[in-house]
Formats: sequence, structure tokens, C-alpha cells
Amino acid sequence: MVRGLNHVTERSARELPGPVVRRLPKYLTLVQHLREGGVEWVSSADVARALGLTGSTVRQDLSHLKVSGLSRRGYRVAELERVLARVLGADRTWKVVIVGAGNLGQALAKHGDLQRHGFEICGIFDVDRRVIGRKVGALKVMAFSEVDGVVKERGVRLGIIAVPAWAAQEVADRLVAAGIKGVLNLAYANVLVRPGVAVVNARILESLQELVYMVRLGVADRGERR
Amino acid sequence: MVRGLNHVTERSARELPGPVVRRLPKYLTLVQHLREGGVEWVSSADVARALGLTGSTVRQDLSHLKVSGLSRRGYRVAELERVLARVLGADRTWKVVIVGAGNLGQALAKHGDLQRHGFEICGIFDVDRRVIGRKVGALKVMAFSEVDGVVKERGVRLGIIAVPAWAAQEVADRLVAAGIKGVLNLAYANVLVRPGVAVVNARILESLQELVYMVRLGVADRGERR
DNA sequence: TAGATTGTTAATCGATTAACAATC
DNA sequence: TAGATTGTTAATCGATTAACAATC
Repeated sequence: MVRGLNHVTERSARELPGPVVRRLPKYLTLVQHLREGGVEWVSSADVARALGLTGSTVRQDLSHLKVSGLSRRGYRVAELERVLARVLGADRTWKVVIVGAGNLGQALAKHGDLQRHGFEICGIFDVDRRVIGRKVGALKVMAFSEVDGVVKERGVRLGIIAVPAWAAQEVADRLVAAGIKGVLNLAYANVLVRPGVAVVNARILESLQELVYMVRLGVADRGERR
Repeated sequence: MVRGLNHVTERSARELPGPVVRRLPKYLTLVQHLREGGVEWVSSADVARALGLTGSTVRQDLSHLKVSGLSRRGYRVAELERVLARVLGADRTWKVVIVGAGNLGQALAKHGDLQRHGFEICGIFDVDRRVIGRKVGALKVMAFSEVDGVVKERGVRLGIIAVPAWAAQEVADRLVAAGIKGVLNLAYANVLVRPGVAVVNARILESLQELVYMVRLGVADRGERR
């Protein structure tokens, strides 16, 4: 563990605990909606209520950031949004490639939410000749063999894996070799990558299975805990 | 918190810690693939390596289940799969409705992975007249107003929300009112439901934002930790 | 002023890891 | 038998919560 090692160089970004990092996007989502709704101030209690947390947790989390609230008022929504966006890198554009032009890959490419939140889709790739060349939104499906070139030429750092389970590891290896620094794995199989490359798994099926467990036990929403 | 309250009735299912519940689907995925690959035995160390955990964690997790390993051999893959499937309810069929027939909703309906893993999609709904009636795989998009009827008549317990953020809460309310017991929320907004109804959030965008944070810090895969 | 809310410290709670006897 | 692996207990580690002085 390297936690707290960078006190030497005192870089701006300090490593935050995992649970905090996973809550930050939720905070960002919330304050974006609040701002759109014209709300100017939000208290830790408000945030906690909306997200199913405690005020303590929210204040602890925000204390890691360079944001300060005001007694009796809470936090300024605009400031919170700016700081959260900064920490999460949501204030800049991130290039991404999608591998797999099946239902899920195509949906992501067309979805719009990604583009709207700072992700620039630099290409969607597949090995299936029947889909290569087909238009997906503004993009044309390219042959998977072209992915290295695109990643290198355009300096793409993120890759989304949306292929069948059996192909996931191979795709990951290829992306990492091409220079990808972070992999979002949607495939129903775990991938292993070398240290220095980040992997986040996001599998709808596993989330559904977790949900089923909770439903069977009649548990209230623990989903928010994450 | 109701943890450990059911010692009175001593039901078969005991409430497992959240982190454990979130790892079980990963174990299941893994052993399914191992079984398909013809592997018969797997040790806690093997599982740990594949999933980026420690052997200790794996053994602790499995000790919650009614599964036993053998010294020098590990766990029997077939048994592990059976027990995990049982605990996660993956040994039976779960009826589900999808609300929102946009890119994501349609992709899920057509995806096939859900059906293949025991989820029966009883309907896909939307409010947009341009998509109502359209074929999506074997299904026809229905008007959202019909969702209550379908949920009640067919006894659907799970709902997937794949609508724009602004509509998510309204859809959740409607589903819960119709009798839905668990909500998988894919929308980019948090929903609140009454106690007794489970919510699991699975947002690709938030996972991507988490990934960006990790990439910026040059962190190795913490994604596996989840 | 009185009251609400932050920011932070300390206490609690829970999860992960280490260790090792039991066992095949 | 010797050695590897489980199952479990205890230790450690870390995250959440409680509490409260500071402050606006």
C-alpha cells in the first residue's frame, strides 16, 4: 500500500479511500441535479437524506476535498459541483474506445450520456464482419485489429469492454498493450491486468443477482451503501 | 438494523454482510466459467488470484455458506456453483420488467445474458408513442401505463429503470406501487423507495468516473476490491 | 442573541487479514 | 508420512458514526 507516500512531493491529488471515491460520483450527480433545479445551498443532512447516508459520512467525505461549507447554510452547490468535477476529472474530456458492437456496446455509443459528461468516444470496434462498417450513431464500427492504431494515434486512455465473457481477457490484454490506462469491464468475466492499469467492473447481471439476494431477504435498500 | 434478528425463527437464509453479498456473484461467475472449462476443483487461493482477493477473504466468505472444502483439494466446483446459485436465487427464474425502451433498455431486452441467467423479461415499457409497439427482440414495447397490470397479473418482482434522470423517481414510485420488490436503477439519478423495497444502483457513468479517478492517480486495479 | 451546521476528534463498529490447528 | 489446504479464531486495519466545540 502506498497510501500517504506522496507527502514528499505534496502533489495536489491525494489518494482517497476507496469507499469515498465510489461515493463522489453520487455526490456529483446529486449536486448537478440540484444546480439544474436552481438550488444554491445544500447541507450535509440534505445530501445524506437524498443518498441514504449519514450526515457524518458526508462531512467526512467532503473534508477530504478542498471545499468548505458555512455554518447554518451548508455547502454552496456551485462550489461543490466544481470541486467534485475537478477531483473526478469530470471537468475535462476523456477519450474512450468501446470494444464490442453488440447490443450493449452500440447502446453506449449511441446513449449520449457519456458524451454529455465529458467522454469522447473515439471508436467502437468488433471482430464480426457483419457489423464492421455499420453506422452506430455518428460512428462507424471498425475492425478490432484497428484498435491499437486508434488508441496510439489519438492518445486514448480509457477502454470499455463490452464483448462476450470468453473474449474479455484477450481484449483487455490488447487494450493494455496498446496503451490503455483504465478499463471499464462490462463483460461477464473477470480480467487481470498488470499493475498500473486500473480496472472497474460494472456488470448489470451481477447487480441484478445482488438485488435478488436482497429481495429474497426482504431487505430494505442496502444498495445505497455502496 | 435488523441484523441477526431472525435467530428466533432460524430460517435457512441468514443475512450476509454487504461486502460478502457483493462478492458472491463474482464467485458464481468464476465457478461457472471454471465448470464450463472442465475444472473440477478450485482452492481459495485460486479464487483469490482470479478475483484479486486474498485466500483468507475467500474462505471467510465461503464459510458463511453451506459449502465445505477438502484439505489438499479445495472446493468442488460443481458444489460451489450449486450453493452459490442457490444463495443468490440463480437456481430459479425471476420475472423482471424493463422501464425505458431507449438505447440501454432495448439493449438489455435483446442482450440475452439476462434470459440466459434466469431472468424472464415480462415486458419493456416506454411513454414515447414513437417506440410503443415497436419490436425489441421477442418483445413489443408497451405503454408505461400498462406496467401496473403486467406486474400484478404476472407477479413480477423486479424492475429495471432505464429512463432519463428526471423520470427515474416517478417510475420507481409507480413500480413500487404496482408491487415491485426490487429495483435495479440504471438512471443517472438516485431514487428513494419505502423500506422493504430493495434498490441497487448500477450506473455505467459513475463507474467510468471512478475509473477516471483511479487512472489519474496511476492506481493499480482497485476495481477488484468491490 | 439563539440556533443550525460545519469540521474534526474520538469511539464504535465491522471487514479483512494473519495465523495456525485440524485434516485429508 | 509429509505437505497442502481448509475452517476458524484472534489481531489488525479501516470505515462509519457519534459527539461537540467552533462558527456564522
